Amino acid sequence: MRKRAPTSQDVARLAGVSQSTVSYVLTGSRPISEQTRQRVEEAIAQLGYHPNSGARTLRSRRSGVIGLMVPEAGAEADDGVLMMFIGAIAREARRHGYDILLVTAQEGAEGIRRVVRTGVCEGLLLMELERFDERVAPVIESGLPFVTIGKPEQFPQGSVVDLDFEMLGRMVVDRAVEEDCDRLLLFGSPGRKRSRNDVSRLLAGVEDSAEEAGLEVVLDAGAFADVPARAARGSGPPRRTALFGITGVRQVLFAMAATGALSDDARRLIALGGEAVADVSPLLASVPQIDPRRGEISALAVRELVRLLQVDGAGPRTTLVEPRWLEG
Amino acid sequence: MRKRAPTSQDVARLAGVSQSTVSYVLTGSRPISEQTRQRVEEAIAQLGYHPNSGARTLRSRRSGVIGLMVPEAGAEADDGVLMMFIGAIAREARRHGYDILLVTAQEGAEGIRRVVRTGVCEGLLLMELERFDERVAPVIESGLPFVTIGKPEQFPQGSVVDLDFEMLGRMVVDRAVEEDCDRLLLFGSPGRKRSRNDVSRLLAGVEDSAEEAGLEVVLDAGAFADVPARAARGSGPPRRTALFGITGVRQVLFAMAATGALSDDARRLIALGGEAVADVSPLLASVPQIDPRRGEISALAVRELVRLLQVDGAGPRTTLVEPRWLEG
DNA sequence: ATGAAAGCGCTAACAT
DNA sequence: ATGTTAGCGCTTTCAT
Repeated sequence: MRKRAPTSQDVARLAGVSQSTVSYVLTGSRPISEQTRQRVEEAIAQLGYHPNSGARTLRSRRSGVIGLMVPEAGAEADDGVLMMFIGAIAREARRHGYDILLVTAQEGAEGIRRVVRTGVCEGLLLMELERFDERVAPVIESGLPFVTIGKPEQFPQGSVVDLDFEMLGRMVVDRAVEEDCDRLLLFGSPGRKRSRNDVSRLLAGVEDSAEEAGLEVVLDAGAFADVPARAARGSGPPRRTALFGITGVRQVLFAMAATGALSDDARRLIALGGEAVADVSPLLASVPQIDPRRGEISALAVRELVRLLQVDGAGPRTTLVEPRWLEG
Repeated sequence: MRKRAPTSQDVARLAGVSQSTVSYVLTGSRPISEQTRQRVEEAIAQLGYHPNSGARTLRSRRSGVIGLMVPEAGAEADDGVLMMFIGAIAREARRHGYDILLVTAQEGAEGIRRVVRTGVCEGLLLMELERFDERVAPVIESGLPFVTIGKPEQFPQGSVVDLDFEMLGRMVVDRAVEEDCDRLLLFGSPGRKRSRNDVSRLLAGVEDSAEEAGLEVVLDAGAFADVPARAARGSGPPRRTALFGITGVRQVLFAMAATGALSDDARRLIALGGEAVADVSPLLASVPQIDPRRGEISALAVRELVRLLQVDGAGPRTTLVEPRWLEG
């Protein structure tokens, strides 16, 4: 049996006040005497009252809902990371009184237009934007506050929160040099993914400082099977090679293990990602890893959107989160 | 500049009809002449009109939103699977005109009560319920239609869609026997996870038919490192051992590769899960795998909820999806 | 086949 | 410090 949810009217009656007083207690937009507030709050608790979302939205134009544009879960295998972002975002949003509505990438520009026009969303959180993305136009046109997680090159209308990938690139090169490597293999096919903004910034950082340091960089070191093969193939003297992977780290490790390459401790593997790697085998006990800082990035993005939503006249701004080493 | 979204009033004016006529065209709850419909639809297109969600919800009590209770992304590493479920659910929901609102497990029973009482959700989709879960009570109490993905033991008030884990257990045993194995190692710690309903049903199926077949079953074969060790340790004659993992398949493979156990083709690995395994190494070219059928399960769950929401007097029912082999 | 009008449950401006 | 009241933009009954 579905029973009618209590309304503010019911609360008012029970507390012996007017309906608007109940509303004022809830929104806090008017001073209320301690005594009245007490009675109202008791009535609210007693009835298990929650304000009707439709009515509140209709009247105040604030739905308490944030739209989260999620990428398709592809074969990319870094979906685990994605999930942790989403969880962290949902939690932080709740802490500020907002709910999260999913908008899949598949819905495209039309999906954005829909959630904007129907007024379900007060603001938007955009993940994994392409460098030139069809969904950006309707977002800007809508005038809704938005935050992109992942820095796109383009527009100044929205805020940005992201890991500082360019700094990350420099850090990786520095680390490789520190470890006396003269070559850096990148896997996860960054070369073919330059259209992804994070990848392109990472590469900028890598290429930039690698040139300075005289470090050889090999892009697209192969999904996994090539890595040991390529490394072994060369004829000259043995070289110290550093490996760095944005994604697909597990596969590479596995392939290396299967071919015995892992026992060659002349390598240094530097890993970034949600995939825990250090505990995968005793052979990898001291892999230096990058802290992906998903929690921080997600929380920052949400807080930034909340700021745009609530602070009057707040303008967009960019926040780059500094990567950190996680020593194994 | 945020401009006011057009209302049905605006559409009516432009089309030269009354406001209610616009509504009737949209809901289809009254016959409309072809001519009028045409004019209204033109006006709608011209203005880019979308009905205001708050107003519609307030009036009709139907928000067009389905609440999706997602589990916390834990260290379990099968978050990739989770993400694919979520994506598939969101897409199927959209196909039926519904949006998905996230409710994290962390919010617990209070979170359920909130989304129910505020009227944001018309129905609920519950994932990864514990066998006895505090969130079930408020769901039932709410009277909202709901579908659980993953079969809980308890209540008949909601529909259920899940993989038939009991049948899966029997299939795994049958397969092991077919492959001339006399021992079955389960990893992913199923013994410690009996509280998870899927796990307990799987074990029921396994134990049931293993006894019949005279197959030795080893639960909790260790997170990964133990597997080869245990297998090698025994003194008697060499035995053919089948391996089956619900989760954490990659780690096991990795450990096996690192210790050379993978080259022993006397083993048969049977894998279930979102983690693609067959392509991980040439050594595993013919691993028989279970099709997790995420797409089907998600879509079925959504369609079932839509049925409960839209078909008058529709009662809850249980749908178990038959597992399938995916031959490598 | 269409229009007029009531009202869903709130927020906020306008009273006192 | 509190009460009264006018809508927000729809859906739906009641009229014609």
